[in-house]
Amino acid sequence: MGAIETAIDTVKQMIIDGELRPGQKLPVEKNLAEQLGVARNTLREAVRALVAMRVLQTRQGDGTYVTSLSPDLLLDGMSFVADIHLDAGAGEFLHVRRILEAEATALAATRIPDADLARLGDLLDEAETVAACDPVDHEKMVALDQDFHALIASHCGNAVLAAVIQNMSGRTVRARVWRGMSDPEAVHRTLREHRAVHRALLARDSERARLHAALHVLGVEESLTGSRAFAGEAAHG
Amino acid sequence: MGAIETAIDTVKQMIIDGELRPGQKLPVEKNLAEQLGVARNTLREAVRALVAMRVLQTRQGDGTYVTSLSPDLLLDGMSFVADIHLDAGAGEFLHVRRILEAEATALAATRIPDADLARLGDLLDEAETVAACDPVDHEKMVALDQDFHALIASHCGNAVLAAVIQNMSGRTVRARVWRGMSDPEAVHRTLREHRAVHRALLARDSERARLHAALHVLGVEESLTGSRAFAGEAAHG
DNA sequence: AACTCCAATTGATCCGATGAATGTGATTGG
DNA sequence: CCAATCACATTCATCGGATCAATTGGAGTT
Repeated sequence: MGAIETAIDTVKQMIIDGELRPGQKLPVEKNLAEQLGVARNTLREAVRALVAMRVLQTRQGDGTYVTSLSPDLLLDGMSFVADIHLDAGAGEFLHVRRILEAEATALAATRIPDADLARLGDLLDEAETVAACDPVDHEKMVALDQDFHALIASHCGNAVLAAVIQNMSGRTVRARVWRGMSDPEAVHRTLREHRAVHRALLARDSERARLHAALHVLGVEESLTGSRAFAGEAAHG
Repeated sequence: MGAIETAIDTVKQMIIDGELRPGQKLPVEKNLAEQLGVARNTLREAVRALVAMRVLQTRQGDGTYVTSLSPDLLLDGMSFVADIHLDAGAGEFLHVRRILEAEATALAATRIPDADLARLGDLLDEAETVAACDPVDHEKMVALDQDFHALIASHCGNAVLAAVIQNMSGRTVRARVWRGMSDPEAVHRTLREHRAVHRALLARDSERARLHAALHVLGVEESLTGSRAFAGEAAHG
């Protein structure tokens, strides 16, 4: 095994074993390189790899530190995975997101504070205002959509679940979904579904919330594959 | 923003934009560094970070290539996240795994080929043989357990779902769970649950498979939290 | 006590050189 | 002509040193 990989695994193992704790400062590059028996440049590449994984954090002039290692931090590389698979695998990502978001919404129904329920309502009001404009500000809609789902997920009581959901659909994927909604009716359908989820949360009804959340993501899935035909939209026409 | 982060994001964006495709060879370090306007060492640290994310792959004497970018490859850093959170967050990871594994098992019920159903049976037979030995070879049990779940997940028809499940519980977490099963009865209960999942798959019954899979993971969760704490206290005292 | 300024510390970046692994094409033997 | 072998060019891996930039902490001043 190469020297760099060895150095990476050594630091990883030190963290797993508890020798390095979150927030702790590492020795200076010169000493740590000597301790691991590699050149400073080699150590830097190992450190850089761990920084990319959000395991370490460097501050010029200060030192290198272990991050908080919180799941939401370490899992945020997943959004890049979702972004580069928006052609072939977007449907698969959305399927996973549907499963997880349904569960998270059900969990949040009994945990989200009243204040944040009100904030969800505000987000929806703002989204409807934006949707009424012509032309629609898609970037604003993407941001509001993301805030809505993130706020719910953050109150499911499971940080790992929230982090995975948050990163399951990257910005690029979400932006593409909204770009595809040039049809005003599709935008309004999405807003109706969000309202339905919100009402279920207000009623503290986990099962209703679960179903509406699942149905909402399913609608997104079907609008991506172009196979929505029988649902609510045909009834309107 | 630093030069290295700029280089990382540039390469990432080239992949998202399709300028760099899976399997494609990158220019030699010297040229690419010049093209991005950084020194070779700086570029190497950027490349090393992308290698750590499984986005690039380097072969000494040959060159640097874009990987297949398949979800199972890019998501395998998650196992490290699971490993370092086995103290505080193991329960949360298992909760997510329970949700996903239940769905994947239900999906696999109608998709897994007969040959692999037979192979699942072989795995269970072997596991029972190992469990009957004294002392039990825990490493062998961990490997068989992992094979069992991986084989099912691989036939759920969703590569992303399979990859997330596969990496949701890292080796360390799984090993710890099995180490905790010094009680022969816990081992036998796990094997019974595996058999139940297997029978449901044989019957091609998605709902039965879903329930048994969820129940199985739930059992692991409970053995880690409530019961295990009790048993551990008693054993220590 | 609070502020300013400077020097030490530390990571960031760059440069050049050598080692190691791979691919390629010429050479050689059949 | 074909196959095996070997030397060479290419390329990444690793190393040591040098300079730049940002932060920190203490000396000195008000």
